[in-house]
Amino acid sequence: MNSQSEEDYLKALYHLQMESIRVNTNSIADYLKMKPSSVTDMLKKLAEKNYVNYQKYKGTSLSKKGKLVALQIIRKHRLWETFLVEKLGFGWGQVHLIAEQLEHIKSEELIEKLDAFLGNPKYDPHGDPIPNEKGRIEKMNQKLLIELKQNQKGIITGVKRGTASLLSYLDKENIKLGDGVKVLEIIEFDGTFIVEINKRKLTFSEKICQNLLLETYD
Amino acid sequence: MNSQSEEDYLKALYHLQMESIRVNTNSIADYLKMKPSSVTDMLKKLAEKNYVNYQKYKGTSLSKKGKLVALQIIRKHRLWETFLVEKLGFGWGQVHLIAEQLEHIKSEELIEKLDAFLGNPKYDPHGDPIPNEKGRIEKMNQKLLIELKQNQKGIITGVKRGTASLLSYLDKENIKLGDGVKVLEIIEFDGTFIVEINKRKLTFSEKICQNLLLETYD
DNA sequence: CAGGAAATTTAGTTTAGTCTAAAAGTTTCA
DNA sequence: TGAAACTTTTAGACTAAACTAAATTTCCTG
Repeated sequence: MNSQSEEDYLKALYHLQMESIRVNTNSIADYLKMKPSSVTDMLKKLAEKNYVNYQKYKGTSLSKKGKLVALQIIRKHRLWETFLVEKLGFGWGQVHLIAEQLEHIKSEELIEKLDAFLGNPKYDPHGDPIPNEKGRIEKMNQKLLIELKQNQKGIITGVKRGTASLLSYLDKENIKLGDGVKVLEIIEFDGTFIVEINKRKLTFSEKICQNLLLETYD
Repeated sequence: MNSQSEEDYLKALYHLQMESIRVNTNSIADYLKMKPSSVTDMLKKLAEKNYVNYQKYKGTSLSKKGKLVALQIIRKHRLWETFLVEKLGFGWGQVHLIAEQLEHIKSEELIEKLDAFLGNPKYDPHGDPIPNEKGRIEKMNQKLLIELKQNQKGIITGVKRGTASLLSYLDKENIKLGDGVKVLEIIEFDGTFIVEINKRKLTFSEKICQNLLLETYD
């Protein structure tokens, strides 16, 4: 069993590895708001447990085993965020800190039951994909509404970062994650989209379309 | 903000205080599976923070402030247990260990939203009452056994007028006033109650249930 | 390519929460 | 009432995970 702290490091490593294969000690320290010397200590410990490939002064990368653990934490984080938004009605900005705590709860069974309860979602409310139990992330087929053409369809999976007000607008319009969208018409003049959602015809400004994330089928 | 460990001690104190006002160091150690010396250390710390009234060699009691914290943790524990059983479909035997972790998640708002999501339940799946945000447990009142539902609990306070023979039956069965009763099962067909009293499983006819008075929590 | 700047590691310290062993206080009962 | 038994506290040590300060390595630039 891994400590909360170990889990935080593995998750940080995973996120930072998106940027570059080998991750600097200092960037981990920045990310986790810790001192580089503390990071060095923990990296040695994680290397000991074969979670990372650590080489003095040369940076660190996740091992296969470490990556799996990281993905399982990310899975938990995203499932909990989905729960908080979809079931408890939290708004966006609020969920991260809470999910950061919930992701460390230890119980395989809990997370599988939660997943089922949420209807096995593929994306969290930020539109980030939710890894499966084996740590696999389904290839994303994610697009912005503005990228769609007339008659194309998609399922709302989220909104781009920093657009909390769009979320509350959608909420007010009674539009939820998972709702289907079909592009009926695109007004060339101002980029407005006429779409159908839940059998209702709606008009979305260009700005909305630039921030609304969909999963598409093509 | 209190540590997980501090919260565990306060909760233990609360439960042990049901038995006797001043709680022994050793009984806390037993309850938490720690050594008495560790308990002494923590009690001093909690006394420093005014959560407990600790007197060397004389036992410990919760202060008003400590009791409130304990009740808020118990509230969280019981709400999460309710969630696990009602929403995720766990059996009640399985939920305790998970709720023990979830009860330490820090977020007022989370717990209020969870409470609302569950429909503001008054009892958890074990029939234990859920304290409100202010730590109040609703005042107990009297009911007939027949008014109870499965898993609810009560304390025997008497029998209805004119049923002396019921009293002597109880006496013969070695059941006394003040004994706790828990409804295990209600047989729909004939209204028979299967109950647990003093760790014994007993069957009560509908007529007995119509005449046995209990003190309950709601 | 030398030397300073930046990054990283090492060494030693701190804190919270636990432990063991021993000392001190309390209770019990012959 | 006093000695044994039990309870509790004290003293000192350990571990995980952080820190600071100093030493070391690597990088970059003139």
